[in-house]
Amino acid sequence: MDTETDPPRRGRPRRGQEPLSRKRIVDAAMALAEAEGVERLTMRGVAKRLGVDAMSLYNHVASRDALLDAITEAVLAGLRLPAPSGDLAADVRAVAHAFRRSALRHPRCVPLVLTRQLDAPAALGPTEAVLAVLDRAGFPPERAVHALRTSLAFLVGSLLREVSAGPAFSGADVEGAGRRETELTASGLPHVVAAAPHLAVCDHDAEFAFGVDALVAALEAARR
Amino acid sequence: MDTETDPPRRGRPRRGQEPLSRKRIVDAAMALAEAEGVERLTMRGVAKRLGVDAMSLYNHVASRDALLDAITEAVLAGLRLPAPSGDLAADVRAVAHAFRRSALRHPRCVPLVLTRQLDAPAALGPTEAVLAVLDRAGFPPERAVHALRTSLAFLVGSLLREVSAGPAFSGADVEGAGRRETELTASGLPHVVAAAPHLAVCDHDAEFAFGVDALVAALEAARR
DNA sequence: ACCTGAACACCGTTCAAGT
DNA sequence: ACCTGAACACCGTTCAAGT
Repeated sequence: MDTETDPPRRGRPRRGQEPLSRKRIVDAAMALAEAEGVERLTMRGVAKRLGVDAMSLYNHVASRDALLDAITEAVLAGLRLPAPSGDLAADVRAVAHAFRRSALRHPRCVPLVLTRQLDAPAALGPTEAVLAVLDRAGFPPERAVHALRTSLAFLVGSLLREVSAGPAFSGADVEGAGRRETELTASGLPHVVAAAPHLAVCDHDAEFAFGVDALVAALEAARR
Repeated sequence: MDTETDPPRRGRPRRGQEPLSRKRIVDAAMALAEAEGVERLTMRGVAKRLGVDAMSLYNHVASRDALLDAITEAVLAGLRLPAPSGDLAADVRAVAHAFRRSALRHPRCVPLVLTRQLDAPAALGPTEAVLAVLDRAGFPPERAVHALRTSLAFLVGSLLREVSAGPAFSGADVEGAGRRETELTASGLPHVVAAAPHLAVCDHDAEFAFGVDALVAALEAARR
């Protein structure tokens, strides 16, 4: 009958849409994760975003788990680290802030990156960069690996807190902070009560800066 | 009809099994998580372990998410912290090791505890303990909160690495370490190659000890 | 009051069939 | 070669019904 009653339903790209590809799938998955959270990142959901049948995805990614790995890789690939200058403090700061900056570009994907094995080949670039900094600062290889892992632990813990704390805590949510402070005060625990106003809010920038200072001090001390 | 025949009403405990309760459910859930991992912790699975229908669980916990919260609480409740002695280094070490020890009692539940909001009321005990240590060491409340968060970030990152690294890396898995080392060497990244033998293995005890030393140094430096 | 069966609206994934 | 529909074996959760 008529030739255009339905949107073109076939293996052909609809409406000049480019064909399915691993990259398009990963991009859509990241967008979905960013919009709804990783726990709601579903094969069927990704497929719908691409206007495609869920099963079609399996031509390009092996499984949901492989897709999560691909996202991890993509996030890590966005990490650009400067060449070391030779000044330990400056270099550590630069690495830490670069790490945080690229993490916060995909906040809701961060738990994925931090929770999965960070030793995947994709993470070797950052590893090399940090080891280079530590080498320049005089760390022999074995101590450098220890220092690397301690630094990573701090960064992972910091970023995990920041991204999973949600938008409350940012200082903007005055009402939430107030409610929280009365909760803390109600606990009756003396030091918690005394620190309640500070515990009730969290300025992530300042918090990270404090932590990085501490990390620098620790590495300076561990250098010898 | 309506006699005093109301007494022990139950779903008829099979074979002297005690009746369902929130505690029994949480215990079974932790055991299941420990045996199969949190991602396979399923309402139906927990119910099966208890010889009960899945829907019965909802009489005692509101949802799967509430059950995960209950597990988090139970793990945190197992944390026993010593009273502060006044010596910052000794006290920080004591807290860190107590934290790790109780985490490793339920290794596969740890990601849960670390990933969920650590500010739940259940976490106030540990918070109080750390603040007490920092107060004794001379930190005014605001700085103490910064120091607390930095310490927590390090602990969270360290424990997350340890529990999700799996049993490989422990040094026992010589074959895995060998395979891993050749992988690292193949990367061609100069510092990674130079450090490959150390990157290929991870002695969690030694690693944690190094990190705690660094943390102590950082806190000593931040004290003034 | 507590437990259950059936049912709903989802999942990831396999497979044979289409083009 | 790539995409699809139907199907399988699961999920969490609701609800009305049993005791």
